[in-house]
Amino acid sequence: MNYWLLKSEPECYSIDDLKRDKTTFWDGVRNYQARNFMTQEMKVGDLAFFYHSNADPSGIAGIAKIVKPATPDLTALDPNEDHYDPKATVQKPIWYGVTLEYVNSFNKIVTLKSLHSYPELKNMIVLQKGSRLSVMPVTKDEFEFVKKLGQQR
DNA sequence: GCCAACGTTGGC
DNA sequence: GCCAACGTTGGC
Repeated sequence: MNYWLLKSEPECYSIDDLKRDKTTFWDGVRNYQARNFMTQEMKVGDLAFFYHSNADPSGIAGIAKIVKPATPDLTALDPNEDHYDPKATVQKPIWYGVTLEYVNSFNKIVTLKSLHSYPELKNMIVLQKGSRLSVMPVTKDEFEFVKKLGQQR
């Protein structure tokens, strides 16, 4: 079982949107490294932090579960979509996404600032300078540590 | 809105 | 294959 962190701008799609929808197709990833994590390493049943980026405050908002492996992201084929990629075709979709299911929302957002305050988390990829990946692995220890923070009242 | 960091593109 | 130019991300 692997653990992940998925970024989303809450103005675009927030943990509350996922809670409402129950499940969602994680479309719009247009970075090869992020895609490769989804297509090569994500497994059904893996858990992921749902991270709000460009938010006030930015931080981890809750947990989702991978319920379907990566399938072609057809939004790349649609010129009307924000993440349209003219190089993508039905035969070679290039971009893929997994399907997520809502698990829970943290009692309080675990902010980026607070994550930086724990030496236990200093190796988290999301905390590294210049880290822009939208899909990244999290270790089991990091996952359990942050999960506890998120469940505190 | 600024801007540092990073990924991608394309001319050569 | 190099690398400058450009576009995007995302914290602040």
